[in-house]
Amino acid sequence: MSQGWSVKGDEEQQLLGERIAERLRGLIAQGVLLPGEKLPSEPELAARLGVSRPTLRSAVSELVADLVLERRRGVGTFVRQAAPLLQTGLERLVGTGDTIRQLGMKPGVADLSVEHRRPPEHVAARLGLTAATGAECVRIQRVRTADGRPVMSCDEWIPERVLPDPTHLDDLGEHESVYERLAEAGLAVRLASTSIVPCLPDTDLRRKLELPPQTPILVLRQLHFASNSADHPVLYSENSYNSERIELTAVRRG
Amino acid sequence: MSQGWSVKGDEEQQLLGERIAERLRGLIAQGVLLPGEKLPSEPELAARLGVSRPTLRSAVSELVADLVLERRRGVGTFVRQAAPLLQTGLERLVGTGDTIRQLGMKPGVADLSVEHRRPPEHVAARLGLTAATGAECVRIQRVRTADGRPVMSCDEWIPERVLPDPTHLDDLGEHESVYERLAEAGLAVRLASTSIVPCLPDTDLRRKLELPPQTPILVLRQLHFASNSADHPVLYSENSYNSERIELTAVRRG
DNA sequence: GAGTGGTCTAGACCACCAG
DNA sequence: TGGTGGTCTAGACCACTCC
Repeated sequence: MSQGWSVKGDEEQQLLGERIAERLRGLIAQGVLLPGEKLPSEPELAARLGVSRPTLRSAVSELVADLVLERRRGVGTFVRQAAPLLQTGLERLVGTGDTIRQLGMKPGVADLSVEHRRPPEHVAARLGLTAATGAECVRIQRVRTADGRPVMSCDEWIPERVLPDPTHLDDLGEHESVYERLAEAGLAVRLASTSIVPCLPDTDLRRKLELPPQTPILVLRQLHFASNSADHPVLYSENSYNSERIELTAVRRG
Repeated sequence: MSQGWSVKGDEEQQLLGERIAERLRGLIAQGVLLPGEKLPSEPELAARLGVSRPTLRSAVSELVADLVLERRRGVGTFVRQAAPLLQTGLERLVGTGDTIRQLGMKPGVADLSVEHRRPPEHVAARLGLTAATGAECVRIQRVRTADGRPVMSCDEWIPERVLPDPTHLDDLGEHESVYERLAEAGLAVRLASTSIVPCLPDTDLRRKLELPPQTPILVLRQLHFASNSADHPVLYSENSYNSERIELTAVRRG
């Protein structure tokens, strides 16, 4: 360990604690910090990195949650022996394209369609839409591929009333992220309430996902909320995963 | 809103922020704070509850994550219109009995069996067991019921070498929690790495869970780590859920 | 401009672990 | 006994929202 760890004053976009966490990840990846090695004490490390102890602790907590570091009370903080590879974590909300990229594959899209229509009742109910408030939605359907092979089928509904203008998504490109387009409209998605159900696909879906017969899949039903959208959800999606090609994982804490 | 909100000095077990969160939940449940109502500002609320602002913020953040409260920068913090009922959240690791109790049902157990044997290869691999280090495990199988009806089938493996003595779990009672027994042995489970896969049950499992034919289920494969067990997992479990009776949910953050 | 949540700091006190 | 992580406090400054 040497000097020059300071990280403040770089990009002012991210939270300071997250930038510190990235810096520590980098030190481990580069071999500056070796597996099993003990880190300096928290006050000392905070001073070296030029941040306060609470900020350093938030960074360390993130790495502990990701199984990269390990804390032992009264002893110290250590680099874990086998730092695990990150998987498709359910606890983090990321765009599908980024998810596929994280797995080291190249994302693509097939069968994109954008239309305007009223959603079926179970979708309208979740979105809180009634005929009085206007139930018209933008519906986006597409199949996502990884390295050219289909991995999931997406069915997304966005109420027109949350958009700055109803045509905001009509020109969505094949490689564009709905999340990014919503963010441009001031509707950055921050939270999704998700329910996970197993399902036997119908023949149409089986063809789209190239599934053999009698293969159950996972369906994620997600209700998305933006940071400034009060109680109104901005997006409902049903994503059907080919679970032979993408594994869903979660880290649970007690 | 009135005085008498102070909560400090009660049980010193939980984190202060969590006790504050519980108190706020209570105020909402009792109707002291109504849906849509604006809370006092953070500095004022912190003063009323007798805690610092960072502590109050940790409590509020927990309720925001649970969709109970909602923050609007520059405006205030509000009680959400439809405070959702809590479901089986994937992000939190809780014992099965507690999960069923949270859903308002009465937990029970059927077909309990405890045996000692070597695990199949895929289990041994996940637990990091080799013949050299000793692969012998305690295996616990049982069907969990809610209000008398089967909701999940559990298959749990604990390496004998992590237990204080190999017979530590042999007398597990029908209504006992494996987590609690491990905690008694100084192996409190803090973290589980989980993978979620859909599955078509075989006839035996279908009978146990009272499932109709052609009904896919969810299987959670979980590798559990204790707080002080360094890199060694202490428990591997495969839980098969009757997803018509228990819904798996998760809150994802961006 | 007044009030709000968002962030970060500095420092205190404690419980735990090792020598 | 000394060093470590675990927790909580007090207060600062900022960006945002609304009047």
